[in-house]
Amino acid sequence: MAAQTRGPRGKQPTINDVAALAGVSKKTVSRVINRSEFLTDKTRTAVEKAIEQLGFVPNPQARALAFRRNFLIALLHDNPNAQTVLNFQHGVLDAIRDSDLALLVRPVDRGSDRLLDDVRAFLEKQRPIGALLLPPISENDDLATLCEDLGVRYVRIGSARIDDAKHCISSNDREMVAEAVRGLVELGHRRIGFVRGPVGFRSAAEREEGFREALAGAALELPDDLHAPGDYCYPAGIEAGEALLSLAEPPTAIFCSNDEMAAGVMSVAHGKGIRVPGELSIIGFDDSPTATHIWPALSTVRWPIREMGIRAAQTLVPDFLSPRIEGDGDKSNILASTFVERQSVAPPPDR
Amino acid sequence: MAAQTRGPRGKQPTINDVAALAGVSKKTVSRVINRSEFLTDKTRTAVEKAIEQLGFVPNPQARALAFRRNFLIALLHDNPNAQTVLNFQHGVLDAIRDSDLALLVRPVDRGSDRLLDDVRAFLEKQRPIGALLLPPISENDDLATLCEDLGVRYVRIGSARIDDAKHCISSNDREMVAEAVRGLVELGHRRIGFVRGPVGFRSAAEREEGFREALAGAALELPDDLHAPGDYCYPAGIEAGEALLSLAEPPTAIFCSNDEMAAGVMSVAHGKGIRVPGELSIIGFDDSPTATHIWPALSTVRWPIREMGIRAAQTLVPDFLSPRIEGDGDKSNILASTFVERQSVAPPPDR
DNA sequence: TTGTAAGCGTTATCAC
DNA sequence: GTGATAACGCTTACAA
Repeated sequence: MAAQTRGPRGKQPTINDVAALAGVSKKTVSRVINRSEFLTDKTRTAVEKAIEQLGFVPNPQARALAFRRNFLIALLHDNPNAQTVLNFQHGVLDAIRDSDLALLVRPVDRGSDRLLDDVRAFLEKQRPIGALLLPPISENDDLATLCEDLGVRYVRIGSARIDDAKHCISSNDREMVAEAVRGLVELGHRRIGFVRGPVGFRSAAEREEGFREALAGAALELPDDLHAPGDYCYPAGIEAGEALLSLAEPPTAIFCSNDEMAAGVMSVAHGKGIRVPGELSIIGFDDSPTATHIWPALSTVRWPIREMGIRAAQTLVPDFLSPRIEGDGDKSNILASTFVERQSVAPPPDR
Repeated sequence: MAAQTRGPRGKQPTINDVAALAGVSKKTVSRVINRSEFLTDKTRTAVEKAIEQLGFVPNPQARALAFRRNFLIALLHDNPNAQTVLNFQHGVLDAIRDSDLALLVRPVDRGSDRLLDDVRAFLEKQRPIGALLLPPISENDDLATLCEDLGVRYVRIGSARIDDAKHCISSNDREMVAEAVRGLVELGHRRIGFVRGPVGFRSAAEREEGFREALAGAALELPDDLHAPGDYCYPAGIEAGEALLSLAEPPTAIFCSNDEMAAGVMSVAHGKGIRVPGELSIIGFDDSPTATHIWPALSTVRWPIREMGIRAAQTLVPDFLSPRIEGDGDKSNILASTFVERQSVAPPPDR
């Protein structure tokens, strides 16, 4: 692999060494490194040979200084769901493997009134090539504008199109929720509860719209008492479960805006001795590890977050990635969620 | 906050601007930045004032070039458990918040025979101040040696002391497992099953030793049929559960080497109609989100992974972190795990 | 205690 | 097409 073995503390060869060996100027070597078009095949070959021979690797720090840009991608996030963040991270890392890029992780504080200043300071300091914004902060338009202003490329992840295709990878949450809920209706469910995500989250709104769309399509209603608030966390699921399942006429199915809350609802059902899915069907969203770990395994909407990470990186820095399959040629950058059937859904109990 | 507002594309002030304004040489400014001791309070104050006034922030790229070192911490990991990685990440980020450091994430491939070369290339290229090694790759001594050779500081995370205190943050897995299992014994359990972690993982070995220690202390045996292999993943928990709970004389309690496998065992119990904890007690390890999401909530050993992240960062780069509480003064860098009681443990059923 | 000069390893400018 | 030469913004000698 290594063309040249150096001692552990051996000095790295520099562009000067390469230039000397190849008998050209350092600028020419620089041109080769940066794939300039104006080069004789002959000189290029000579330089490449020297590079190979010396095992030369351009120093990223020096390049960063000269370019005024670091060869880094920054991942900005403020996501309550650890699994989501990590899966996305893995996707990005998959994509930039074998490239010269590295991944910088930066959690931010959505609530802070210094958010913009913080991010600005971070970007001005690290000067990454680009930034990846995960929801919910990806929904903040000011952040996108900031990136633009600072000359930092950006791609936002969302549950719906929140920017043009060059700047946004999104999923079709609404559609998939609607489809999942229609499935419930087709099984015969008429009283279907809904546990919402946090106010202010676009994803929560999208999922609710999908839910209401499906009900409306079946001429069903969503009475207020079947609509529970939530915040994407387990305790909210518990509360929602308590509320919904204590009703005089409880729902026969509950759609939860994410898996954690679904786990909460399911715990309440177990506690009350309500059989899942026999007496109560439950659907979640995310397909997090929780979905398979709970019993019975949760039917849920799989959000292709890892694929979104890959696509996000490809969209952000196509020019830095080694040539690879062009994907499915889909430039819309809308990745499809899928419904994952497990064991938490069944027809409603007979009357 | 910002002492000075510049237009979005305004040039950043450089060390020269500061020097000019303060009426000193750039080297003196450099000294102030780097907290040199040999400075008059007067000059220091003057320079600091100029820095403040200009809103000067040293350019990390330039410093990196001159220092031959980037102001980064690299997180090297190859951990199957996403939650662990992310919690650790958060700990590290907590610690380096408000410092000049940033966090680089680098997953590696434990199985690859190019592991060492890959890491070497990465470190030579990014030149981080230091590297944090998460288990299981933290158990690889060659990696530590490599860091040493490259002049990259390192700290390894382990389930047991695997290096000297300056290079290792560890937990007391063995002790805590022993304690948890003794609790089971005290409740009256005599047939206790064990689900092991993957072969080759130090953590798996430690936990097994703790388990055996507790049994031995109570003069109990671990018959072969109560010992199930595993790999820290859910399906292994399922398999182990099937095996253990199909026994002619099944265990009344099962210790699982992590929460995921515990979730698997619990699912099997539910499927077989075995009441938890009435007929079967289950204990896990990690205190991952899964532990609270499943029903009944899992009693488990909480591995203080986030705190370990904080401590790891403090140990790795104490000189870069803003002055803070010295911690508990414990320099042993052994962080205590704790047993978290939830609802999955009870006395064995009466005969 | 402070300043001067010479890098650090690359890219940009602008001639040739 | 290619090559001097000057940045890029900071630090490390070494001198004062």
